[in-house]
Amino acid sequence: MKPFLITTAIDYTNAPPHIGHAYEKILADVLARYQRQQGREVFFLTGVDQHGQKVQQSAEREGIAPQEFADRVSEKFLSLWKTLGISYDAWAATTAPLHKAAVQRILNDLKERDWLYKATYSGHYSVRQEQFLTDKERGPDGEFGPEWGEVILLNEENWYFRLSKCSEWLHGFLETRKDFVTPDFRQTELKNAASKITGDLCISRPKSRLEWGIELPFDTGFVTYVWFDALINYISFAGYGVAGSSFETLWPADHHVIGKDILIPAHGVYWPCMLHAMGFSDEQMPHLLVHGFWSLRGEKVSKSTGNVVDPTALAESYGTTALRYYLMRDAVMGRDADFSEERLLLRHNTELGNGLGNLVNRTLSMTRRYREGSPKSVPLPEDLSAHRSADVESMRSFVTQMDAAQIHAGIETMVDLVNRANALVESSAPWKLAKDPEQADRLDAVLATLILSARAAATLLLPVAPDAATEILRQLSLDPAAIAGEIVVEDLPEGYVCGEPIPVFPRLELPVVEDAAA
RNA sequence: GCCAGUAUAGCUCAGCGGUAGAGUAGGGGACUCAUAAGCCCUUGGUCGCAGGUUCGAAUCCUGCUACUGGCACCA
Repeated sequence: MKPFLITTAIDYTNAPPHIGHAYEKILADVLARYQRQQGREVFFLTGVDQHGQKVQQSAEREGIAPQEFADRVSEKFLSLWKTLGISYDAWAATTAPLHKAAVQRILNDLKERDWLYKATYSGHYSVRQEQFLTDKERGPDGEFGPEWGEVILLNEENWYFRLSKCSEWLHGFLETRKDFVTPDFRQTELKNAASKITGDLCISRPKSRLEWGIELPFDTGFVTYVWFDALINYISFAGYGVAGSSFETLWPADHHVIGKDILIPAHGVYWPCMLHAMGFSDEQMPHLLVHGFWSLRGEKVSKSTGNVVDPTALAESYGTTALRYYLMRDAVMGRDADFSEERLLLRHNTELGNGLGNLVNRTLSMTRRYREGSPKSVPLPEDLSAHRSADVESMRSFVTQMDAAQIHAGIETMVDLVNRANALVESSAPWKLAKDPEQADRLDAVLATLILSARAAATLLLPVAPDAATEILRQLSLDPAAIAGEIVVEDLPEGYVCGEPIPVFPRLELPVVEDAAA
């Protein structure tokens, strides 16, 4: 089987990361870890988009070089990914020489095959804002408002990509490849939108206006603009066009994980058309996994209202485990979700602490108390055999759900498994069995079954909360259960002795808010 | 203007033609291995509104409302 290639959007290095950035990377990370757990080779690519006007302007404001500014912001992303345990295999920074070379090779090739041309555009231009204006910027009276300053008519030469040449192909492709985009309603949206997109794509900026970009190899007065730089990271960092690289086995991407904001037109129209122009076949087109947005207490997250959630602060307050778990648990794949710290605590304290953590704790405690950590291997009574079969069913469901990128559903399966195990503790009441010598065998069987359920739960938690799940397995003195291929529950290994229980999910509370006015 | 999505218990959501469901929060109970966790029972909803199709609609159709998003326009 080909390696699993998963990418995220590359983040723009103009502003520090917010909760949405963190969500997307955790989402990709969970899928990557799951695939590794399945025994599949994984190439997980993420990175930063460092070029462009905003970076150039921000750097100028601070009186430093754009590279320095971009590096400084990139550092914040890198540090956050380290905190959150994002297990990427390659880092796509668009100022890397490898990437520049790939972009220029592709541009040269497309130009030679007449996919690019130069033309003059004429339009209203705001000198103050350094941008062309469209009808959108006109006020109700049809005039451009005072915020634009002096507006002049300007002619500007630029390079264009013959996007219109692809429209027929794209239409057919979207008809044929029904699963190009997940979730499916996004593909419907894309189809509707794509049919309306006409004209070609401007891919350059004159250096007079923007210097901070990749120079066009055939016209050095221009740099590449946005998409012909940023999108290409998906292939350049996978080794596209590099002799002896593993690109041919890696491509196509199993998931481009992106937010709903950049599906149309960038990833849904430009990107497949660019690949098509480069000569990629329909079978070599990637798959897009589109996630929703997080709002904050019902309000849209926006920098202007200042309600930006800082993921670094969250990770510090509540820990990586709780944050990763909550974000994956509470967002239904593809849909928007509402962020609140109360819900984060609720999910962590009830499902992880009271549910899984307590199961591990009470199981280990009883095993040590009644059997010195080593339950004997005995024939299984029917009810416990049925319990283990149910665990197998849960693990199978989990695999199906994770294969479909339904992480929230996979977590729910884990929670169900834990609840079933906690119910088994009550119904079998090991503390009563321990008092009755005739029930000795049954006690051994119950404890072993509970240990195996705890292992199964930790195994399912592993991609979502690797640190916590690893710690549980350490306490259980077991390796993760095998969930690739045919799934079975094996009995405890010969000479098994469990470890000591230590709470893995300490109860979290809202921090006491200091009254600033006091 | 066009095209979607969402609207079900306080909260998060499932159900998508056949007597309203889960988790969580609230109430009660029995237990004690455990992070005062867990388990059992329970309160709680004219399924956004109005019509229609049907023996029967949360579920299908039409209209409306609210919220969210996409496109028409980004050179």
